[in-house]
Formats: sequence, C-alpha cells, structure tokens
Amino acid sequence: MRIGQLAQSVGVDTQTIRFYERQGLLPPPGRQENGYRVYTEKHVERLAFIRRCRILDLSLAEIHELKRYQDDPHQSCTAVNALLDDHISHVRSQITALQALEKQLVSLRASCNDDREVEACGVLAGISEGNMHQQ
Amino acid sequence: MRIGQLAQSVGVDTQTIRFYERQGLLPPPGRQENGYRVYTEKHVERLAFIRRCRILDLSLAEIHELKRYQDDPHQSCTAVNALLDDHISHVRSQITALQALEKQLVSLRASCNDDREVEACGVLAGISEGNMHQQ
DNA sequence: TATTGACCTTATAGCGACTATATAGTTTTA
DNA sequence: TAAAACTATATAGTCGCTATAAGGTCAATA
Repeated sequence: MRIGQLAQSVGVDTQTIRFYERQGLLPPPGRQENGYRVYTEKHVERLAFIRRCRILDLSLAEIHELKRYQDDPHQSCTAVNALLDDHISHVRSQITALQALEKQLVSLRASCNDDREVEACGVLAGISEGNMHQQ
Repeated sequence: MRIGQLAQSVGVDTQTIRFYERQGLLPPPGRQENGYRVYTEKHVERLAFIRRCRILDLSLAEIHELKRYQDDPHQSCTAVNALLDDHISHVRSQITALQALEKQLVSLRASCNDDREVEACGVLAGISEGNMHQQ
C-alpha cells in the first residue's frame, strides 16, 4: 500500500503521515525501487491509533509515551491510567477556565447595546477601564 | 519611560512589547539618542488594553480590529458588539467540545482499573479498537 | 580607572501539530 | 504521447509568544 492509499483509508493527509514518521510516531515503512513508501496493515492500525489519540486531544508526546508502554506489554498499566487521569484533569481545568471566561465576556457584552457610537461603546469602555470582573 | 519600566508597570516581558510593536499593535515609540525606546502614558494604556484583550482570549487580529474601530470613534459600535458576540460563540463551542471530550475520556478511563498488565489494559484496548463512544 | 552588573539593541530560532508551497521525479490514464 | 495524478524532498508559514546569541550603553563600585 502506498502513502495515498494509507492516507485515504485512515482519513489523514499524506503530509501528516510523513510528519508522524519524522516525529518517530510511525515506523519508517519499506521503500519501492523508485523510493515510494510501502505500508502494511500494521501501519494502518498504528496510524489509526494515533488519530484516535489525537481525537482525544492527547499530545504527540503523550502518544509517544503510550507507545512505549505498548512496547513493554507485561508491566502494570498503572502509568497508562495515570496518563489518562492527568489528561482528564487537564481537560477539566480548561473547561473551568473557559466557563469563567464566558461569564466575563457575557457580562462585558451586557454593558452595551448596538445603538451607540464607538466612542460611547460599553464594551470598549469596559475593556479600557478594566471593569472585567476578574476571576 | 523606557521599555523595562513599561514592561514592569503592565506586567509583560520586554520581548512581548517589541513583538507587539512589530505586529503593529503598539505604535512605535520615540527613541533616545542611544536608540533606547521612550514610552508615554498613552503607551501604557494601549499596552494594558492589549493585555486585557488577551486575558479575554481575543486574538491579535481581533485586537487589531478593535483598534481600527477606536480610530473611527463616531461610527456605530455594532461591529464591536458583533466581534464580541462571535467570540462568545467561539468560546461556547470550545466548552461544548471539551465537555464531550471529557465524557469520552471518563468513559474510556472507566474501562480499566490499575491492576492489569499493559497487554490487557482497558484504556489502550479502548483506543486501539476505537470503542470511544464518538460524539 | 577598570570592571561589574543591569539595562538596552537587533536578529534568529523554537514551541505544537500540522498545512502549504516549491520543485522535481514517476506512474497511470486518455 | 501528453496530461493528470501520484510520489519525493526541502522549506516556510500558522499563533503568540519565549529563548538565545551577540552586542552596545550606562551607573555604581573596587
């Protein structure tokens, strides 16, 4: 299988595949005589795994870490679970931060209607004076 | 006032100030004979405004846009409000996406306890097989 | 006076995870 | 046979900084 077919079957750009290879996430495939990359089913699985991790918003570094665990299948999976727990707390704190931000923005927005001149705009005034209900 | 003092009074790195200048967000200040930048109170206000926008997670492009509105103070502020409304929807959709992600991660995490070998880890199996309760 | 230290200058590279572009060679199709 | 579709590498761009290198300036100290 060549790179285009792999790309299509997993739903990724060919550039991204070469990028993952350079990053050491996808093992370098064999080559044809003309230099074209040749992939196997294992590559398909591996790439699909990476993409599913990315959907979960795991970083490439975290995916690397998971790969290392997979390479030593008889150790305890505590570290895998810990990685996921850390990631969950990370996502939760992002959510909390964005919710606080939303509140701030909504309250700022409430300080203006559309029928003013920029000079008198409640939103711009709110930012300029720092009336932003911090935290 | 020199760059270090400006930086300290607003709570920003000097590098960041020069960066904003290069981006056209902060007007180029005067210079001393030795080439040192000299700032005024207007720069302090302007920089503080930029920082407050950044706290609201507005992009530099959006801050640029706000600046253009400020430069024409007698037009209607409809566009300012629209910019904020767009930003609020953007933040809200981020929150929604992250909440969905959190659910996915928590359910994945529930598929494993710590007392297994990597080989049998529910988390890794879940990702590998794509049992990720999409959407 | 010499030198140390704190400040300032510019230019350049790095972060993360791609994405886009340029340039060129190869294969497949019409 | 020629065009379209694929492949290859190398390089730069995205965003908002942050870090590093290599140097110039200035005030206080030994």
